[in-house]
Parts: sequence; structure tokens; C-alpha cells
Amino acid sequence: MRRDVPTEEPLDADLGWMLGTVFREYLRATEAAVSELPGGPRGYQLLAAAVRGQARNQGSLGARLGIDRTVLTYLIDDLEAAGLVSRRPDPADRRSRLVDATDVGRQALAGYEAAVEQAERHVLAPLPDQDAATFRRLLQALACGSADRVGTEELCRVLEQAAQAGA
Amino acid sequence: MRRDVPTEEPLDADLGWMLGTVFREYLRATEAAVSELPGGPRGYQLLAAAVRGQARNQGSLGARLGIDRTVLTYLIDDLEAAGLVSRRPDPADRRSRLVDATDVGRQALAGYEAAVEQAERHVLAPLPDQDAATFRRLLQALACGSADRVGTEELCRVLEQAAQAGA
DNA sequence: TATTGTTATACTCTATAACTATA
DNA sequence: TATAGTTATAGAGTATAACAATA
Repeated sequence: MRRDVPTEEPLDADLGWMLGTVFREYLRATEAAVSELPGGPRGYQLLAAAVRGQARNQGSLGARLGIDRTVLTYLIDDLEAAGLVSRRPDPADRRSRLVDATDVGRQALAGYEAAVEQAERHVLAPLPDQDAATFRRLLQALACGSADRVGTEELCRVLEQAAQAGA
Repeated sequence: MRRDVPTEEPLDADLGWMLGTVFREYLRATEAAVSELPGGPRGYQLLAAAVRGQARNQGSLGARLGIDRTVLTYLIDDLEAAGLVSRRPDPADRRSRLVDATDVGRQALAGYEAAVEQAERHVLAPLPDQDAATFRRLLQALACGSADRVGTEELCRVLEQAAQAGA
């Protein structure tokens, strides 16, 4: 019960503070890069999900990005108005709407990707390359583990296979 | 210029999505634990900073926690009304106010710490213990590197020394 | 009856601007 | 003149509730 020498938990291993700080830095770094995109970093992630086919209907998109469905409607409205994505009824369940990236959307994403990657490198800059790669790998496992609990299981299974194929 | 086989960057290594997903999971896991605290997870982090003496004046607190000073005023008001922290003018610069934790605040934090630690373990659960420790170490380096850019350098220097002493 | 998405409304959270007091 | 903090107000962002269409 000694409390004077915290060896296990150093002064500032507060996970919440660390995650919040790094996440804010990421937002700060990307905001400038994607400021022209409707919805900023969030719009970028939505567009990326659409281009990469990680988006099916709006419900799964909201679950993946942590966006309420009522908010998502407006965000997609804006991206659709900009000609970046399009909505169409799911033939299998016409209540649901599939969100597809347009050709314009694909080109736009390609244009932003380099800037976003540079922002990511900026965030990871404090780590040597090998540590940065390790961090990405562990973070990915955590994100997929978390997503599991919210109901995005399939996505991460797909990506596990892709990672194996890539490595 | 081949674009068809993305080996380096697997399908879902999007740093922003991973960080956001894990951070949201952290908030979800802690919100219940600290819901009685004014300001929720944010109030917890402020109280923790005060108890651990990582808080000097309100400006540095805001920088550390990523909170605007106008928002911080209300948050501290609430914590002070609950008797958890107190404000006093800095003798060295009476424009500035030092934020101290009260005895009640210390006891309250101690009471919440176990629940928050459990929430942290929940977030890190997808990783084996050794990987979780590695993740914390790398994340800490990133957070301190990020904080450097916003002007919280001293904090992280202190904690580097503490980590060396602890290890 | 339950679910997907939309709309309108209300609420919360955040930032802008103006002010006080110190330096 | 510049800075730390406070206050008031406006703005952005978010969620709640009611609705339409489909299952």
C-alpha cells in the first residue's frame, strides 16, 4: 500500500490525457490540409471510407466514424452537394441507402491524401521510424478491438486479411 | 507509381480513424465511472492535474487539456463549487490564479482512480500485456512531443525523469 | 412492430468580443 | 501596451423527438 513511489504508473501515463493530446494534434495538423472539404477532417474520413468501399449504408458509416445518424445526414448532404459522393437506395433493402464515391470524389481524395499523410508523419515525428510502425500496428489492433464492441466487426476482419497479404 | 497494390499502407491504417475510434472508446468507458464529477472525463483530468501538481495557473491548464480559457473558467467554477479545487492569486503574478486540489478533491480522485484504471485496461484489453506497455510508452512519447509544440514542455521533462527513476 | 433515414427543434458545447485587474 | 482571467453573447455542433418509407 505504499503510495510514495509510483513505479508502475509514472506521473503522466494517464491514457485519457495522452490519447486526447495526440488526437488534438492530429486534428490540428490535418485541419489546414482538408479545410476546403465539407466537414473538414470528418468529411475527409467519410470520403475515404466511401472511396475505399468501407461504407455501405449510412448506419454503418455512422457507427464507424462515431457520428450520430441525424448529424450524418447533413454531412452527406454537403458532400453530395459538392459532387463527391452519391446516394442510392440499397436494392436489397430499400430503406437503406448506399453511399458511393463519385469520380470527382476519388480524384479529390487522391489530391488530399499526400497532405494528410504528411500530417500523419508530423504527428508521429517524435518516434523513430520503427517505433512509429509499431505504434501504428498496436493502435490498429486497439481500434479494431474497440470497433468490435460497437458493431463494425466485418471491416476489421477484412483489413486483417489485407495486412497479412501486404506483409 | 503503381497504385493497385498498397503494401506499405494497408487498407485501414488511417491514423485519424484509429485515434478517433480508440479515443471515443476511452470516453465511453470512463464516462460512466466519472459521471458524478462536474465536467465528466474532462473534470477528472483537470482534478488529476491539480492533485498531481501538474496544474499551475489556468492558462497552462488549458494548454495541457486543450480547453479554451473561456470554457475553463466555467469548468473550474463547477469543481470549486463542489469543493474539489480552490483558486488563489499567484503571489508572483497576481493576474494569474493558481489552482489547488482540496483534501476533498484528493480523496475524490483516489476514489475514482480505480474505476478509471479499469476503464483504461478495458481500452487496452485487445493487446497482450507487453504490447499494452509498449503502446503506453510510445503514446507517451507522442503526447509529450505534441505537447512540446503547444508549450507544455516542462511537464514532460519532469515526467521523463520520473520514468527513468521508476524504470 | 421494428428499422433506415430525414426533418425540425432544443440543447450543449465552444469561441468571439468586451471588460477588469494586474504587469 | 500586453497578459490572465471573467463575463455575455453568438455560433457551431450535437442530440431528442416526430415523421415517412420500407421491412
